[in-house]
Amino acid sequence: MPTLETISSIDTAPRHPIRLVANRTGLTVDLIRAWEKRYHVVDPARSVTKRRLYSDYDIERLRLIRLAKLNGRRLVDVAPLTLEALRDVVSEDSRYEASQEKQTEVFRPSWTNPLESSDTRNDVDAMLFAVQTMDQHRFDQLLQEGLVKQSLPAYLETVIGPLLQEIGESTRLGKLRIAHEHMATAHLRTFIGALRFRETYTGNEPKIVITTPTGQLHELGALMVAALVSVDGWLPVYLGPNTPADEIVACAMQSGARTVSLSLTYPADDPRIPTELTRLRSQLDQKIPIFVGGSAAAHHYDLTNRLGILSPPTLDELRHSLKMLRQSQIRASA
Amino acid sequence: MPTLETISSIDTAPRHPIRLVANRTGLTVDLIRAWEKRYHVVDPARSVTKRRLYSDYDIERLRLIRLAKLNGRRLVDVAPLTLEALRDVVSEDSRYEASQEKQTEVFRPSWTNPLESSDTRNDVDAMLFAVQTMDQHRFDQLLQEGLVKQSLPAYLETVIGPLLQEIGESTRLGKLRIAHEHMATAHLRTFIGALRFRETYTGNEPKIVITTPTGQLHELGALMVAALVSVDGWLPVYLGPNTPADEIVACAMQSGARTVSLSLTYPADDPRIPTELTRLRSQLDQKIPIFVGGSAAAHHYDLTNRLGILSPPTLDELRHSLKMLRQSQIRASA
DNA sequence: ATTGTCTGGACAAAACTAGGACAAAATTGT
DNA sequence: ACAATTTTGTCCTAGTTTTGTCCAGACAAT
Repeated sequence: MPTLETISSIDTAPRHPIRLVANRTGLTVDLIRAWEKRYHVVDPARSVTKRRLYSDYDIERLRLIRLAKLNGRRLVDVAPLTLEALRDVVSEDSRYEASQEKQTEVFRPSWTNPLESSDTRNDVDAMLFAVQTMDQHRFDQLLQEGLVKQSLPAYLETVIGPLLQEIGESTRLGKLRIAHEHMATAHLRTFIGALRFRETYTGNEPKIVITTPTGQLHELGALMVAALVSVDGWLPVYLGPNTPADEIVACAMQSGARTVSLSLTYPADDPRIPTELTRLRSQLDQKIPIFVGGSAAAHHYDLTNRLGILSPPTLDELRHSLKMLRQSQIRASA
Repeated sequence: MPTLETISSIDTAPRHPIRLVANRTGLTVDLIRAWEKRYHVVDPARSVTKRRLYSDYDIERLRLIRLAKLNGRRLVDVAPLTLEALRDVVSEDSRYEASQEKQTEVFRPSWTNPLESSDTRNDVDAMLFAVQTMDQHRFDQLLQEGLVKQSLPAYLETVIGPLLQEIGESTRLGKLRIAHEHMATAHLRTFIGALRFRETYTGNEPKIVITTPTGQLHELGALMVAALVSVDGWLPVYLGPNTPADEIVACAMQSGARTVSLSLTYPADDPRIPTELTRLRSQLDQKIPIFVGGSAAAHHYDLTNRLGILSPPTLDELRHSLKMLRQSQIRASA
């Protein structure tokens, strides 16, 4: 599966002619030269006959600069930045505006389990390949097949989680386009959503409100939690992403939920998160525990700790905590 | 490289050009300048050549002021407020708006369409009631039951479409809480998404790229179209909401799609819509027709007309146009 | 021999600025 | 309820900066 090899550093060996660079970046040949002339955006090596020879590094730079410009940056501002700084700028810009969700959410980055069997590793690779080739049917097929091989919780943890992470990473590194990521996200939304229909309800399951707070637009982490806990006999009251604290409170009250779970992914440093969490904890009945998870949860550990909001580090620990909660409440009511 | 670095708390370092601010806030460039001129809403620093340079702080201010305006505040009143005061105002407003639940009055509204059979009218009412009471199980049940009564296209047009409209309307009027709307939206996303699995594919269906442009975050309209056209033998390449024009083009090219369909709903007057549509039409092969639909499509009729983008007023007309397109291409290739 | 790339410069389109005009929408006064 | 007033979004002009494209003549590649 050479298509999505995991290259960490980008090759600086000069070898690409300008035409190829133009094709890959979507810029014109003239423009690339003009940028070089005016702002030294890149400084390509030369062949013996003075032809420009660009490296992969240069291409990545140009691609990022183009994206930065589309986001409203001025060439003057971004031209002198390093590759890393450019990445930061581009990713910051393209998300904050609630626009292109380039980075697919990752519920728990630490999920990339070193112990994961090469079996599931291959599954993920095959899925990535299907996404890259826009082979939707194959992607669906792989998702379905993967599910029958193991339990739902294991599947979510070993396949879907890593898949989300790799898609996000690959998109950020330019190995996948935003369009690929969108297609994958949409399919996964449908797929994970449909998992809930596999369970049957008796009507007296304890309820759990699941959502993401204001500003957090990525719902797949939350949806995974919904699918997961329904296996353990909870009835998820799933609200999708981006729910204000007041609404979460109202929903929990109206539905009589026993607990609330939030997923935090991106942006990790959104200034609204502390406000919303504080408000939520203060307005919600103290008897109702709040859980947070997701790749950005660690970023707010101090706050959640202070507020008494639980932050289980893995999905498995979340399941365990919920089991405890359920049992204690069954015992209490008996 | 201190020029553009990312800082977690809200930063007052001036670094963003006005275009980026417009992108992030959803305001137009003109408007940002007008606000500054009249009320000193923000006071951006300047570059050596007098270009405005905004800080993160400024952006947050503008974002909040826009929200305050959406809640009915007057610019004159909110312009002088501090960031904290603005936050309070905005969250207070949205809370108040959401707490208009005094009207327990169940939907028996003026919008009863004379052309609608009372049968489907009752279905929609029942669904709204299920949403209002947060009875998810009942809601699912009604959705499923309604589907067996009629064909999928008819169901989408007479039940799901009106339902979406009324949920939006009721939320705006305070008859439903945001939480209710979120729950309903999440369920409908799952439900409509699952409809596509009802179809089987042979692999040689013509493809249609379906999505919403940048800034349009509501995907249900697009998803309905995806479900609809798959009935007629198209293979939807569904990208979810909020896809930049460039990515739509790339996706259409890679997948070899015959046409593209966009859904426009909210906000209807987002200044990014004209930009994105123009860009899309100019970059996409002229042989590939573009369709737009959704409640905000009418708002851009002049533009779409000028660009040669098709804007069928109903789902049925869209189906018809697609049928024509398919036949003409089958004939052409025969 | 044709096509592509090079350099340097010219040119034009696009974007931004400042100031002001205008009309639609909202608010106020009667 | 109606008219007067204020508020607000959009648009216009004219001058500046920034950015994209084009040209010409020389050389290189296939």
